[in-house]
Amino acid sequence: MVRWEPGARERLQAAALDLYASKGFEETTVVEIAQSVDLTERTFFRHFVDKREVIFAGQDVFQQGFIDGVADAPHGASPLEIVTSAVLAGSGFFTEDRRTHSRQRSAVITATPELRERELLKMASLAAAIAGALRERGVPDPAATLAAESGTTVFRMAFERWLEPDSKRTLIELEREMFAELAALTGSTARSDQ
Amino acid sequence: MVRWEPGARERLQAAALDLYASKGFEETTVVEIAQSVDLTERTFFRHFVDKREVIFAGQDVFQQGFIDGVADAPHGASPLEIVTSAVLAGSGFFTEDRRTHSRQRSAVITATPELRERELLKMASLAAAIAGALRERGVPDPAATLAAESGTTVFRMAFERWLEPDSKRTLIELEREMFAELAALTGSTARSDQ
Amino acid sequence: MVRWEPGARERLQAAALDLYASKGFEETTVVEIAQSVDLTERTFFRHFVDKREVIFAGQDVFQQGFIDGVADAPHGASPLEIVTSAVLAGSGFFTEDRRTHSRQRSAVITATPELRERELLKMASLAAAIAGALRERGVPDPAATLAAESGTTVFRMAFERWLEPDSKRTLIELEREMFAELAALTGSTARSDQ
Amino acid sequence: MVRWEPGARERLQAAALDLYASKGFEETTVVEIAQSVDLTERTFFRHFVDKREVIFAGQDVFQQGFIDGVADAPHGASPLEIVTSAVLAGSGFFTEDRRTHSRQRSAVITATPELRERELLKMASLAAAIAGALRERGVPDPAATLAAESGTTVFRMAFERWLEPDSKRTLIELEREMFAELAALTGSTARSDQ
DNA sequence: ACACCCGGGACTGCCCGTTCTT
DNA sequence: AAGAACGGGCAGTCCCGGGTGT
Repeated sequence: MVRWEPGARERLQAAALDLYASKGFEETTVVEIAQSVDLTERTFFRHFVDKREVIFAGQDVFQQGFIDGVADAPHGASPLEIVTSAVLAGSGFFTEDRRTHSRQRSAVITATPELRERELLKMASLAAAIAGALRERGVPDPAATLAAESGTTVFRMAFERWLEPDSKRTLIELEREMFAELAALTGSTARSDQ
Repeated sequence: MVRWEPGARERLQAAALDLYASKGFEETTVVEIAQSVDLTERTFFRHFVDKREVIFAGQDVFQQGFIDGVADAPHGASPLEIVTSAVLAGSGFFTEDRRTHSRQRSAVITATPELRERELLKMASLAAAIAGALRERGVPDPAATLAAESGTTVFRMAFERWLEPDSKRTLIELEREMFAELAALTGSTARSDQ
Repeated sequence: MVRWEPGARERLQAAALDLYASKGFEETTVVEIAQSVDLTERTFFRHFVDKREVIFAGQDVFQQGFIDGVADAPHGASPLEIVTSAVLAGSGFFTEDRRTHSRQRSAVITATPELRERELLKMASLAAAIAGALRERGVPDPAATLAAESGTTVFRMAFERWLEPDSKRTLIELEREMFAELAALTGSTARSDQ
Repeated sequence: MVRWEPGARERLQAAALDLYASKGFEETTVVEIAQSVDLTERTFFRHFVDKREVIFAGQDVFQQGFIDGVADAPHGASPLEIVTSAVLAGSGFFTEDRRTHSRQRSAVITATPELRERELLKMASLAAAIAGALRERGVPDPAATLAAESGTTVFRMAFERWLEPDSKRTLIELEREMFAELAALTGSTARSDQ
């Protein structure tokens, strides 16, 4: 008794990712995506503000995990410690069974400048949100923003390694290593200043 | 005996910035920009690949300054020291007389998500180029990328402060302070680890 | 025990007029109008056939006054006299307390070509209805249409003057003057033909 | 050696009129019009601002004839005499060989409320232009607008009769008669006032 | 290096139909 | 009866690209 198949949004997302992966983002038209799941272009744009967002919709979930992680960090922790625990907490979202899907998504994004731009914007707004949460905890501003930016940088780099073909370690392990690298980076600077 | 006024490119850039600033980026059409300097839309696109690039064209100059700065850094310096000297070297481009123009440009970018995206992409490719130059100097990769990312983050934050209405200090001074903040950030972490 | 706020129609009309006046007709979307009174776009279109009609709905009342005025005119009157009495009779609708509201409405219409078109159509159909009523009274056709058109023209011009900022006279007074001007116009022609 | 057939604009106009006449205005899509002459929707909108204008494009020519007619009227003529000579002068445009085409055009307009609206707007702006030209000649304002409106009303009514299936007389003859009817209308009023 | 003409895809807004809910 | 939710269709605008002629 249904007039339309349910789950229009999800079907559009899956179809878009497949088409972007097989034909390329620019070579895929929105009409094609919609037609491939028996919907119209108009419906696509009612669900996604633009052709790019179909790839990023639903990210709010895990971004919120990062924000919550800031609030949940133990008292007395330094800014970078707070961010570290926030990143580790938020990364629980990326379990082993998501790795394949993340790889496909990431491959499409990497291959498409337009999608790279959008991803960078998402990351920037995530960093801004984390910095805001840090300020709420009393961390003053150059440090708050700097810590948040460093945290998202570490996340991005660890995430990239997590997706590498023969990567076996978990995302959280990779993040710990990357935070250690970050500490070494500035630590050595301090020493060489003497 | 010239058929057209010379400097089409520069006139288009100036007109675009003015219109973006006065009416907003989205409310400005390419046709308007072109007509305001007696050219056609087609000519606009011959000079700039898209409506956003008109704001970023000519940045290669100062980005190259950063890259060159990496090569010119003294032997034996740590990765972050190399990046620091590269950033300071490249920032010589932003002299006092550019501050007003940079402020207008930055205001337009900040107000427009589409331009923010493009700027983030430019920054990301700058970071990638710096990381590449570091690798050329023998710095291995997690460190190279991390140092490059940290350097561009510091640059962005210092640049932002340089543009603040009542800012009096030079960009280079602000960058030194920001690098010190970065050192403090990880330094305190190191201490709290003990 | 009401499930919805009553008067959806009236709330939509008031909201639409306000938004058209403040932001402009084209800059206002139907979704905005509906949301501003906590309704959906679909509900708007259930009440009004299109985005313009919200401004003209409810005009049937006073238009009927004109038609009735034709039937009520004294026997033996000339076509133009019938129309004159019809216009004067129908204009009783526009009492002093409606002037402010009419001014706002008129300002919006004047500023918007799309609404001007619709208003002209309403006027044309009013003229056609008056001409029809005249024919019912036995006035033959070139005269009937001509008289009806002249009558609505006089009405429009008098109405316009009635809305002028410093206008003090009543609509009916202005209409009498305008009919006199019309008589003078053709009267002088008749004389100059001799 | 031509890439496209020339006369895109004219082909679009002819195709639109044909389709509007055969299938109806609302049932015809712009895509159909464009495809029927091997062009794209985009090209249609480059030539005509909207789906209606394709029917009215090119009217400026004869509207200018009316305006010029006002300026060319003899000195010392009354406002209505000026308008009369302007209407007669401008109507020279509608020669016998245009009658068939005008009939088809008019049938389409009459059958379509949307086109009726647009036509009324064109007429209103013509009247406003004539009134403006009258004011330039020193005719004061209630009279100028009233005369202009009367003139366009006469034109419309005469034009309608000119298009009737078995109409034999010229447009100018019909206009003279209609002006006489107009004079009779107010003349009789004057008489009945005594 | 510019003008002009056309194509094509992204995206928005208006407006309509149907189904389910209150 | 009135409204919400979901989808469709078409008009219209803008960005961007190709081709040709001067």
